[in-house]
Amino acid sequence: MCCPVGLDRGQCLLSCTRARLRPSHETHMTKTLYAAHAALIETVLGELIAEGTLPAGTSLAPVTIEPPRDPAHGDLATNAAMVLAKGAGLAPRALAETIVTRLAAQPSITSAEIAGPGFINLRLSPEVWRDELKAIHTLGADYGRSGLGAGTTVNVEYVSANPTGPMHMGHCRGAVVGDALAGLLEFAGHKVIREYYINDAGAQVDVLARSVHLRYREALGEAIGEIPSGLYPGDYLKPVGAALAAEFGTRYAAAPESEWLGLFRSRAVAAMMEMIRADLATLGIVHDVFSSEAELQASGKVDAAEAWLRAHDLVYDGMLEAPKGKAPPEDWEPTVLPLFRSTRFGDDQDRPIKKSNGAWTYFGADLAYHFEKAQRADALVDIWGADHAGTVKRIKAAVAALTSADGASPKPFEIKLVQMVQLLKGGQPFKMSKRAGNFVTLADVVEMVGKDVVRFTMLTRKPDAQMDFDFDKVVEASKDNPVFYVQYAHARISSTLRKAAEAGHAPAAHALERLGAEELALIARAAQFPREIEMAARAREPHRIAFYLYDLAADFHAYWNLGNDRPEKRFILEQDAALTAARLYLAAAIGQVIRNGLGVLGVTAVESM
RNA sequence: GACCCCGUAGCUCAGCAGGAUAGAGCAUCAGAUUCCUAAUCUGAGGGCCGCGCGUUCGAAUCGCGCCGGGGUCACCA
Repeated sequence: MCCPVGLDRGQCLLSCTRARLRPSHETHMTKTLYAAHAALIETVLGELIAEGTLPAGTSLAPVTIEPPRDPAHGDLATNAAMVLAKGAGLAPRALAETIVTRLAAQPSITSAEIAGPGFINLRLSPEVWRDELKAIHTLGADYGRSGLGAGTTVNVEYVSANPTGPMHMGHCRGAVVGDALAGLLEFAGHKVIREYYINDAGAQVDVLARSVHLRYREALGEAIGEIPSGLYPGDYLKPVGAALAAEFGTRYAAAPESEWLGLFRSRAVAAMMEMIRADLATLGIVHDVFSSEAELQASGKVDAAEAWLRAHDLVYDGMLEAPKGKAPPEDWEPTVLPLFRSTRFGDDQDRPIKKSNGAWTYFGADLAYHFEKAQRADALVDIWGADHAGTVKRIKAAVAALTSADGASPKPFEIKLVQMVQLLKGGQPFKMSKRAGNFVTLADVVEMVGKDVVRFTMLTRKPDAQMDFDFDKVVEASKDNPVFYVQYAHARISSTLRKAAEAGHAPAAHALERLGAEELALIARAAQFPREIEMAARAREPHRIAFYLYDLAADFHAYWNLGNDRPEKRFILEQDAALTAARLYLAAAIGQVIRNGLGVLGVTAVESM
């Protein structure tokens, strides 16, 4: 076992062993530039369908509008002619001609050209960029906010670490990814429930209770010696034992386990959850809902789920085959258990929902839990550690079956797996001691490097790629840390605005026509933000926002440094108040976008460094 | 043996629902600081996008099959 505090679904991730056209949505307040032009193209294509140039019923789904990689290709490009040509029985470039003629008539479009195999490249009027710049100011903290989610509720379950000890670094990535995803979905127009599932019903918490009992006896003055293997040795259980000793005296010291197990379990779990909440709070993570597995079972909902599954022939009483591929455990013997037909859904074995002692398996309780959760949301997202990948198929199958009762379509349910984080120190694997209690706690790391560094660093890799987290690098290296790079851009902007204010300059929009090509290019990058939000939200991938912010910061730094060689490109120009005001207006907008993006990720936008 | 993830520049990684000449950071080399924060910037070199076949106007991206690395395969959680 790699995880010193027991396996949990959340993530024991330490490696110890070894802009679409269709779905472009408007914000509540204003159309984003991309959405507006997507709508334009849609209108044109609609006309062509009405006129019969394109066949009736032509799907516009494959049509995209996006910023071209190469700036020489203009401001926006669409593949419309290429993807629709076949259906129309036209050559792509011929169809493109028709589309281009109509687009070119639009006031916001200064040129529409056909390029390559049939791309349509659009150049936008500077007025469009200036309007977008104003929109950033008008919308402020809401710039980038999207109506994509249309107010539907998404339940994001993350962390869900076993309540048997403090949070450690193995939990960190899933915690950050889940929390950032929650923030992202909220910003994209969803109602979000941040949920934590407490595994307080299994054998692990009984072990916890026994460990606490030992600490309780210790607190009463008994010499307990070495903590027996199989119990949790961490010092963090001492105060829990001491509190019980203070409350109950010697009452349970020599009592049989049956008299104290339940009590000690609930006290211990409560104490652990308090600790975990505090640990999460250091990362800025606050869940809305904590669901208890024990309460779920007590409520009878698990039984109800079993009954429903039995009625639909998805659960039956059967025997498992002996484990294949390796020697069967010595105590293995065939037993009849209630099995879920997960083989129907690609699993290689049907899975028990109850143990031979009559208790629910983790899976049995879990499927009922997800069913219950599905009643409270329009869509579910779980963030799991990759070590639980093997259980994805069965739980998805079970939830799909349960939620499509009465002929309803199954509740959307995604499981995002986050890969392991390898802890390093100076490039060498950082070994966590198996003598638990010595593991690297989340709180320690946050204290060492700060919440912002931890959060941003965890988002600098896509979640399904493994990741190294080198303490030395992350602690010392301000330079290699993308988070500082982004924050520095924001700090520079703040500083410039402060400095300008001292000199009597304020951002103003009255001379925006004096902004040049470099400035408009910077606006163009900022203008991608709403689109990035929608794409990231749709893909459930908050890390894209981190990468976008890095790019935006890079553009800003590059622009800034133009002023080194060319003083006339600086923001503050003593001899030109009007241009200074316009440049400051631009700078303030870039700062706003960085702030909004960092806000989504839960990272602080600092005013100075 | 089965399933999941990864394989892109010397290293660490992006690459958006298939798009145009594949990008960034680090490292290397050459430069920029009487100046709004140099924690920054400019430029150069560096690539059979693991391999093969297929899908199509077009594949790093989708499908299939290999190869290599990691993970998982309990009545655990």
